Amino acid sequence: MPKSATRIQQKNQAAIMTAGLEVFSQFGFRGSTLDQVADAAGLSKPNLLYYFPSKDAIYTALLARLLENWLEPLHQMNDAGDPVEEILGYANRKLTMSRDFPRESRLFANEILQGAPRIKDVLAGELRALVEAKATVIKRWIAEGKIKPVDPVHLIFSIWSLTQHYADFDVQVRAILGDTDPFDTAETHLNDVFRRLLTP
Amino acid sequence: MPKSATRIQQKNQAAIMTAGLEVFSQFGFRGSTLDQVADAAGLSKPNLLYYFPSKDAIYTALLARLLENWLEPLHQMNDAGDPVEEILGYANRKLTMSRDFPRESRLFANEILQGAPRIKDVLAGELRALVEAKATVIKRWIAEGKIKPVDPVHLIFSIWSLTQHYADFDVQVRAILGDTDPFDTAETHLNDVFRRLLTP
Amino acid sequence: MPKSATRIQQKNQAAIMTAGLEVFSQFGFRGSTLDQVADAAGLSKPNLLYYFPSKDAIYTALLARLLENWLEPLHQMNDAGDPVEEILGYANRKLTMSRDFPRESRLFANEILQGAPRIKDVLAGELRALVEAKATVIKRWIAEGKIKPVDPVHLIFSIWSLTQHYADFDVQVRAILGDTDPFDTAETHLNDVFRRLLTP
Amino acid sequence: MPKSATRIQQKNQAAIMTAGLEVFSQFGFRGSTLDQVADAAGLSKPNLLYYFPSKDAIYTALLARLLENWLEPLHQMNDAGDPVEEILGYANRKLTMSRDFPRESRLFANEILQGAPRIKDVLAGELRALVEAKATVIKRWIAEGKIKPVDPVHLIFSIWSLTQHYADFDVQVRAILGDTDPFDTAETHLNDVFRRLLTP
DNA sequence: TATGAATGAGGATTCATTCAT
DNA sequence: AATGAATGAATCCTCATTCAT
Repeated sequence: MPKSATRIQQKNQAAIMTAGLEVFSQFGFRGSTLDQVADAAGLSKPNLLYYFPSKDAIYTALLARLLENWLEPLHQMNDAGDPVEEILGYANRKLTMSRDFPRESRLFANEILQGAPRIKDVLAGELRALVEAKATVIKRWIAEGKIKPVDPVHLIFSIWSLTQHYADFDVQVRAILGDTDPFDTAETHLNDVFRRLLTP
Repeated sequence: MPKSATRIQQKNQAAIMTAGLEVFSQFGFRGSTLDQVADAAGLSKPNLLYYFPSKDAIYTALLARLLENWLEPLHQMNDAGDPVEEILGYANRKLTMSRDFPRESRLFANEILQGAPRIKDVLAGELRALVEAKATVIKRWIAEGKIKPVDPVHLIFSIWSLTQHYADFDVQVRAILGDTDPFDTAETHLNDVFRRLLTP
Repeated sequence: MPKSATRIQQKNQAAIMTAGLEVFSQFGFRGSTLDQVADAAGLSKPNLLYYFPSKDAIYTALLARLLENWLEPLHQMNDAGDPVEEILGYANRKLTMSRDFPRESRLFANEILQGAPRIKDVLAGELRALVEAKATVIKRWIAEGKIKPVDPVHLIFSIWSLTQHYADFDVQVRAILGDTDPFDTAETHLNDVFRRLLTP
Repeated sequence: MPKSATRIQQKNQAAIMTAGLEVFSQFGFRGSTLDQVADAAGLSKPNLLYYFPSKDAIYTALLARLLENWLEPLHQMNDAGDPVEEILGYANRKLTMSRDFPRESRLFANEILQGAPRIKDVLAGELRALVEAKATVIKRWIAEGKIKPVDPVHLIFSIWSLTQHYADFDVQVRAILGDTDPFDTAETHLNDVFRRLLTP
């Protein structure tokens, strides 16, 4: 019954990915146990390892899936669009991701904090190339007087840090804000920041 | 000869703190082992535990020491100074800390990422109170027209995220920047960001 | 096939209980190691902990099982029976237990010697109540002239000490008696003791 | 200053013996730690080992001192005295020892429970010889009609178990008796037991 | 005589992974 | 596809003992 088997397979693999994300994003790779993941996935530990050959494989799969989507918002920044709006749009997409996918953000943060042992290549390769390409665009925008002078690479770092902060430091943000939802007010604030920084 | 005894004690305790900072800041509490800390401290594992009763005690001591200094730069923001310069000064102090004490920053980031199990109280207590106090000052500055309108709490979040990013995401930053030293250019960039955001 | 699984489980749990009894009754809780128990059970140490969550759990399970049976012989003393025979019967049942379950007796003795940290409640609760109930019966027997006057609680202590001695001090008893089986002659002796003490 | 040194030595050795008795009698040899003994003695652990070469040495010294006094009450049973009074006297001396030296009794009980690894020789040698000698005396008393027939060795066992019980099972005895002092009533009871057993 | 410092040999427990079914 | 059983390799921690002073 390959069809039904495949369906179960997909369901369980998805459950494992979700569980792994939940666990790994909080405790990091070494701080997480397969028991935690198995519990969260509602599977037995040996059954977990029927779908993924090892703890590492689950973690790596999560990282791979993450990277697929992680760069997408930056890719979408359109060379031909209105510069200020394009940059603001990127920042807003990143903020939305922090709101909707905070665990992915924390998984990424964890990996970077530990020295990015598994994704250094991606950072120095694909990511660096993408950033440099977009930096070139931004420089052109500056030269054309469409936005105020700004270090384009640090601008991108700023977008990352300002938006991801609301996912990665969520506990701290909420401890300080109390019941207020952080994202409601964050969006306005970040738009202020970038508009004043960039609008000529 | 208690003095010599104390000297050894101080030396070893300091070595353990340094080693613990190195290890815990990278791997987090659960991801670190006493073996790693002992190796880094140049001590045997039992000897380590002669100075600190447990792995947890080392980690907790590190967190405690960290928190002592962590809030200091914000405390230093002077109500009576020039608003823009005071806020910029705070941001610059934080950036300097990221440059000089990146491991402390990563230790803190690790703790927060894991849900801040040991310092939630400090966050919701001391830190929140301090932030609210400084937010009041900032609001007054805004009311007096000394700085442009801005959400004061999110302004503080922005200072944190923009500066700590250079410590916490150091690997990523360097992967993208290559040989350029991040902090040389970061300072100018951050001054641009905050000046444009705040200067009336 | 849950039945086969259960069979292995039961077999191993039983083996662990037997092994734990053997080891704990001789060395006490703190003096015993999981290695000893695992060896005696023919299991690896981690496999041991697959069936019981901790060393303490094994010990506690043994104590619990012991207490279930420990009071039974006293319960069986029948208010309506012949007083002398009832008391003698109780003593004989206790002596038989010392012969057939000496390790249980020593486990109990060990626990009491260490201050009964885990079963103080049972002693001061269930056991005390049972002793007091039976003491009331014995007092009635005395009042009715069925047995000679005797302190009923100390009588019960005497039955315990005289019989358990042959299990708890077995090594000493055998060192003195040489090849003679202690229990052969003990029974007669104890019957003499109690008959002369009680027969009006 | 040898004299003062000796004084300190004696004081500390005595303190260690007292502390060791306290600790070993409760937890047994393997269940006790040198830290516990050192704490109880008010000495540092290395200083402890200045006076006794090892943990074992302390325990062995305690056992040796114990054995010196342990057999004394039986030795005192006088062949030429009145049989019933002599045997009762012995029982009373043993009961007094249980009251005044319960820790010694428990130390002995612990050692026996563990199979008497260090004093098997004494049991099978000195003790056995003494018991046999006294058994011969008792047999003579029986033959002379001075006391009722009774198994002499088991009689001695009975004296041991009935009296030591109040030291070794102290916790249980007090749990059942509540506030009543066990020894007040025990003496009368034991006299009843032995008088009725022996008086012709 | 005394103690701070250090350590090797355990000892309880965890955990990723394998095996058998 | 699933799971109960089993294990070797850690991992935190304890403890008797030694060393240096």
